[in-house]
Amino acid sequence: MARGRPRKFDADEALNGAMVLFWQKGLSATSLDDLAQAMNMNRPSIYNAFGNKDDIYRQALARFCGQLDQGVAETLEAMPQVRDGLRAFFDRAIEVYCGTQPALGCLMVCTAPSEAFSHPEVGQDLRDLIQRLDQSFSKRLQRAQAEGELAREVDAKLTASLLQATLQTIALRARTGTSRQSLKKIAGYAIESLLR
Amino acid sequence: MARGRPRKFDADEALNGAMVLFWQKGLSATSLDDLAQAMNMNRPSIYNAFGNKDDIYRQALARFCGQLDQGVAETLEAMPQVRDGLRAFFDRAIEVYCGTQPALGCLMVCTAPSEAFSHPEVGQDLRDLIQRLDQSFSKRLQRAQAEGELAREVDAKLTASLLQATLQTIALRARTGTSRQSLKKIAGYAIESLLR
DNA sequence: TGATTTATGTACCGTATCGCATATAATTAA
DNA sequence: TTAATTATATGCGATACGGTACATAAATCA
Repeated sequence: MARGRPRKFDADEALNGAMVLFWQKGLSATSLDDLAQAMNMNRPSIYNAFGNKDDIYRQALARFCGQLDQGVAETLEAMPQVRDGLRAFFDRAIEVYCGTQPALGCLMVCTAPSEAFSHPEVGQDLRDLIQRLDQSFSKRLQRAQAEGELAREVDAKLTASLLQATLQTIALRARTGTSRQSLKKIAGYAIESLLR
Repeated sequence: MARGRPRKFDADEALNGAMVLFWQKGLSATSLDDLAQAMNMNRPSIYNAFGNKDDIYRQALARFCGQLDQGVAETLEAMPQVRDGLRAFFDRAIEVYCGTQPALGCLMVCTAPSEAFSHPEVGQDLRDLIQRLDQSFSKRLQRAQAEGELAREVDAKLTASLLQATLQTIALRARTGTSRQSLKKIAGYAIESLLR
């Protein structure tokens, strides 16, 4: 098996290169030449393996979201106490959002909205991610209520939306150069005041 | 006075047309031909009156921010009770963010971040707006505390950041088609739980 | 070994892009 | 009426763009 000439590139590595480039410049401002360089492939090979530019962008989005889901599972859902889980989740997000020079924030929050008008599928991807994150937060808050860790008066769904709002403002602020320390303060105060 | 051939276009109207177009498609995805049509001008006249594409975009941003500042002054700062002022402010923002079909959200939040990497001046514009809005919220909260309308335990600066987070999530969600009603619930719950 | 399959790399096509050069039109000052 | 000024309008020129055709290379199967 594995007929034909073997691939020169590593698909996972190439997609990661594309993701980083889109993370910096967004979809429209990124050219196929840029991509070819970042993915270490020629344009025809890219087209053959990943489809056109829009396709690659959405695969990069999916990759990014996958890492985010992993973060949710390993912090928010894994830790026994809600507040600890939330703090760990935000800490990890801040580390990703501020991990490059300059800081890039969140690929989804910072680049997808501007494409949503011209590329409805991207808008749908964004909508799906927001809903999924709302769900993750909400489920975790409900569990905390069931375990007696969180007051029943807290509206789980709306609080979930505001926790996501906190994540989004952290993404946007990170992209404008706000320090990790300031961002952690915001996250900490959100947990403190929203989970009362 | 007023020598030379008179202008055919209305500068304010033209800039407004440019703003709407950028609001839809962002900076990179908008061409000068698109702009010429939306502004009802030919490219050389645009160039003569407003400069290059980046210049026009930043002027459109400034125009949008001006309207936002006006909203702050007429709601948040004008109304005697903080909570009423905040509610009115969010209501007005929601009306703007959802006022078109499809809804476009906020020009700054939804299109500027993706350009910030390649256009540092745009990143600076975004940073400035965020800081100014933090300030506006914070000042208003402090005034409410001085007037005995808001508990002293509330951290004005951090609460201001979370109110802005609420505004930003409303902008993003509006752009993905979330209803006015849902957005108003989020705004209402933010006021209720953050101003406790 | 020869046929088949899959990927690579060069080179190209048609189009869209930004910015400007040049000519023309419309107004005021002298 | 003439010169000066300012804007418009046509159109060009060089480049960049996305996407693909075509020939070549490298592997497996028979």
